[in-house]
Amino acid sequence: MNKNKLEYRLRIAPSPTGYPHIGTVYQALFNYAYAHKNNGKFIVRIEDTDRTRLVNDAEEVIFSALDWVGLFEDESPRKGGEFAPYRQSERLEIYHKYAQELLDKGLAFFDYYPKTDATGKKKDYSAVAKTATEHTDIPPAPATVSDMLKSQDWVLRMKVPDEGTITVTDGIRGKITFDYKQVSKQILLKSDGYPTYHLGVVVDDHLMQISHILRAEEWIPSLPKHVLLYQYFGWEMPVVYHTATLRNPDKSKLSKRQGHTNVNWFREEGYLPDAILNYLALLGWSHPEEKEIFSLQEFIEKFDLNDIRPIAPIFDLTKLTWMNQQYIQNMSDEELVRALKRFYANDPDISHTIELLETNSNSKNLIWGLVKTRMEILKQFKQLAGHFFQEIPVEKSEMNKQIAQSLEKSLTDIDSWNNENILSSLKQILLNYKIKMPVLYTIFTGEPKGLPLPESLVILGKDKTLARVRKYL
RNA sequence: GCCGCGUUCGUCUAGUGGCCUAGGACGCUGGGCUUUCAUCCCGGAAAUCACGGGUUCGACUCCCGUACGCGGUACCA
Repeated sequence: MNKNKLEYRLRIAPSPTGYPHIGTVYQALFNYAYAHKNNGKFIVRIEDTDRTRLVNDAEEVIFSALDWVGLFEDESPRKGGEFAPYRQSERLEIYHKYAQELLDKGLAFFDYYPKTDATGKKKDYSAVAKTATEHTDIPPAPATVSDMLKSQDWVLRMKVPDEGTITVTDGIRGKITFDYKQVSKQILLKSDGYPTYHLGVVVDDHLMQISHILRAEEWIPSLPKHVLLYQYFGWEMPVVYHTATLRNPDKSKLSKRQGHTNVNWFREEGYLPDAILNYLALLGWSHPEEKEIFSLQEFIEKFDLNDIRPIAPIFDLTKLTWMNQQYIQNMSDEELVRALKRFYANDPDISHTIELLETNSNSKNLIWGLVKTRMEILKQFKQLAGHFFQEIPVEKSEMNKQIAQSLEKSLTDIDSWNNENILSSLKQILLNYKIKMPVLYTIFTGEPKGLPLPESLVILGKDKTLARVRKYL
């Protein structure tokens, strides 16, 4: 922990290389929760040092995903902060300075890595790093980092001891030992002058006074490099915790090919941010009282880094969907309406329907309760309530015509247009024609099932109901 | 290949040497409620705790090995 300020500072460090990944939200959740539990700071640093994989809108899209789920950061490129800039591409001089320090201390060395040889062909000098064998055609090495930057043919590598082992303690997994023979002399500064991830994280985590490093397990193999760098700089290393990565149903690392990894997909389907967070919290962690449904606030209170399990969980959409349904059911009518309006903001038909339902005296107190228990995701609202204010398909047949005639007669006779009266009318017709309820559902709504019919017809109103029936005549 | 991490019902998990003939949740399934579909309520099937050796009076829990899965082995993060 930061000695001077005793402040908990945790961060996520996404790369802007594509769409917002659910794994980023997963990491953000745990980092956010632990920071907030300890009145600390949650920081977002953008690691955009790979210029070839950079995607234009990706940074924006990451933040819009974080905003959507409600994990707001305290410091970031867009918010600024004491340790700005928070975008690695804007911190190049800093890395160059520390690279030079390593070089001065004799803990790093230049390696010849030209893109092409004299004939213009790509040359493979990859053996140089491992064996340090002399190549006769290698020009003299640059003297300083700024010299290196001029040529584009050199990289800076870190030195690694030839013999021995290094033991690191992971907060979740305990002691991990690595043999130096397995640790490569990692490139620190690429020939384009950008740092690799390894130089970048170490320098930035230290400078930004990160107190706990909580990241995915795919970083475990690079731990010894990072520890070495901390030692080289003479810095104290924060405690590290490696969480397990989310998996596909076949246990491979969660990927687009097999599951849904794009946060925007969940958003478009009508999953609720709170449900997603709740579900994610339960992957690798469990509530002390084995509760399944709890708020972000409760998670923050109960969560502890030491309770994270190292087992890589499979992302199970079925359970998320159940959880989403639970959240929808527990919403107040007002919350539901707000969520639906936001969700259907770009669909004028449904937006209009929602407004009508909200203001219609027949439906405003009735509809939301009916709809709540029948929706797993917001997207399903459309098929549930769509028929209220739009045309329904009419399938003409002799049978339907007869039923419609009886229906018209019986419904017209109802004086007081309410559930009980409508239901008894419908029941009578069910009996007379020896048919089941779904037949009537189809006649009235175009679907064989849906919201309770009597209530739906009350909402629709007597006139519109009869108009629908008459279409079959 | 080498190195590292992991292994409890199909899935998420509880379990830190005796409370475990392994508990909960999702899913599946039987039933109740019911005007359809849901919700809700009650019940059931489902893990020889990956396997094999130790240690111990006693092991899901500790140690070792094997198998399997995953990750790393990049001028990607």
